[in-house]
Amino acid sequence: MTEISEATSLRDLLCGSVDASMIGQTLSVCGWVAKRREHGEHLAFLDLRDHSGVVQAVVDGSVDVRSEYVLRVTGRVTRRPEGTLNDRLATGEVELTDCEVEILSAAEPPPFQIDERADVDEQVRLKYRYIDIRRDKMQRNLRLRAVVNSTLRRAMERQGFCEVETPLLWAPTPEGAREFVVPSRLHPGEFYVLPQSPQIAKQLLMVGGVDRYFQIARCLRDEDLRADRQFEFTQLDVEASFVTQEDIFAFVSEAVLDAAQVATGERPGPISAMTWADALEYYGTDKPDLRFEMRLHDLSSAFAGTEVKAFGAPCVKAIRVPGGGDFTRSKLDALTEQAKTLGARGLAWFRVTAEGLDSPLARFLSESETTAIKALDDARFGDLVLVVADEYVVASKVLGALRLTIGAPPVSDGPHRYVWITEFPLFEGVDEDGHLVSAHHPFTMPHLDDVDLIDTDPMRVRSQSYDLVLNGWELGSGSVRIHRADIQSRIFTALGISEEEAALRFGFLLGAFKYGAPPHAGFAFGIDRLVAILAGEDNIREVIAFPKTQSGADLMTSAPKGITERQIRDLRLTFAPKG
RNA sequence: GGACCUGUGGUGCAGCUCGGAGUGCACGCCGCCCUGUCAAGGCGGAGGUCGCGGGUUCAAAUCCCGUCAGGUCCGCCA
Repeated sequence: MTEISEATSLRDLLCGSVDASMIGQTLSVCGWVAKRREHGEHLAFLDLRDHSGVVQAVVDGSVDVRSEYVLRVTGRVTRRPEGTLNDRLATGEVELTDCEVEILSAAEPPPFQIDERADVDEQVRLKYRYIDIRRDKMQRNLRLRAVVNSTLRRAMERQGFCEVETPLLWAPTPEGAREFVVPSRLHPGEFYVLPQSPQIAKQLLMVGGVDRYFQIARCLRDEDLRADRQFEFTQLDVEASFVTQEDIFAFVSEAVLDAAQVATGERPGPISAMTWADALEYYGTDKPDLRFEMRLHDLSSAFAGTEVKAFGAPCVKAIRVPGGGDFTRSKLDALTEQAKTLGARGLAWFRVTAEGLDSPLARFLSESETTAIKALDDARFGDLVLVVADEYVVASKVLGALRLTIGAPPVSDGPHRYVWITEFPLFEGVDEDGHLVSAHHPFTMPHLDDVDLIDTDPMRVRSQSYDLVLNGWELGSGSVRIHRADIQSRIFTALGISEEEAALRFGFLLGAFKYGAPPHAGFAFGIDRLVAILAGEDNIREVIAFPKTQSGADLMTSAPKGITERQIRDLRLTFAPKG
């Protein structure tokens, strides 16, 4: 029984709370008409719904109400007659009788049926989101999200973290994601931007001595949308001083595991860690889905001196598909097509049969090569082996993608497998000017063993940055930050950022660091994604009250749309012609 | 910027390959009947610019081109 009173001036309790202990009492409930069943002029049943559930009201005589009318029903709680109990309904043992029905609000028929069983097009659901939210699933998802939020907040507070709000109107920092721009009325021609994350703000809070900061923070990025990406999303943003990576893992694990526990009723075990290099080696991705095996295997040495032209590449990798021997030719063709789309030159397949290897390439293989494929990952008859020969990264990523195509359960299925990915490379490549590009952001601390490689072999420099991955989704990332001016300036040099440019872009941060910056590190993860997976959804729109479509439109409000002449004048905006 | 999928009464679908009258199914809606239903049941009815524009054709929901909207993905997301 909840401690919170459900009673209001109009009702005594929620529809779903009516139970046999109240038999004999006269009570008022309020809600929407979920269903009306009339039996002539002498008897009618009304199912009254609120977010807690449904209760049946019995009306003697006909009643002039329709679906989705909002009612206040006052009636006596009665045990249902023998043989009419409904065990599919939480309140199915009882009903309200001798009902007085008060119409609080009439309603037109809704544009779609509010029924879990009805599969409604998302376009229609989004246009009438307020009706969609009446559905059980949306109620469950939004309430799950609320309880995850409060659990995260409690976990952080319990660990001594202080919640600080940071500005939504921030200064442009031309780095990383495209920013949403806000024109200034008082400073025409100048702009604020909406923060892609509170990254710099939270580092300044560390300089300010906050010591342990967190925020359930809205982040905004003007980049194309996806199933797991909206313009605006919510992160649990964390930063702490005088800590190492391990401290951050402990803090964040505690919060995430608490949230998982309230959502699923089970607390997952400690979150294991894997290096970025191992993730790429064994899973072909930096966000491995650990719910299933099908690991990548390196056959490069077995094919070192190969006569087969297709395998003449720096790296030969393979996966075993258990039972994949019955894949049709068109399925294999589709996989080959996918491999090529991803940048591979081709895809070789081998069916493992009692007679040997069944493949167009089988007869070209040497005996040792045949043996290597037949023995791959304890292959058995009926299995399939897929081989990609290419540069190391291409071969790994292509097989990693094929592994998911073939083996991945729906994102929301199965066990929840969390994993920390560590030791990401500090740089991810070079830009068109030949300057190195940060993999995370330019304030990421290099691995201390690798600092001397910055000038000699920068692509091998590991960073003290890390991701948290759940079932193949990147939940979030973080890093130990650079707090020493000498290391920061070496990084800027490597990135081709001059002192003047650094001062222009990050001046206030670098300035702050001159006044005593504690060693600090942090993390941020997407609450939308975490809640989606915990809710069993493969799309974060299902856990967001009012999401946008893939083109960034809000089908309910019709945003984005024009503004008034007055607003345009105040902001002194002019528009370039299209083209 | 690109690839693929979808668009048919209020809702969900079938019809599209192989062109022939807006044809069908389920739900909802409206009316009538019905005193124990619970996705109530029975009878009857209304409801359509086949997303939009153009083309081919004697004839287009159906074939072709373009376009808009929604979705999945690539690019993008330090």
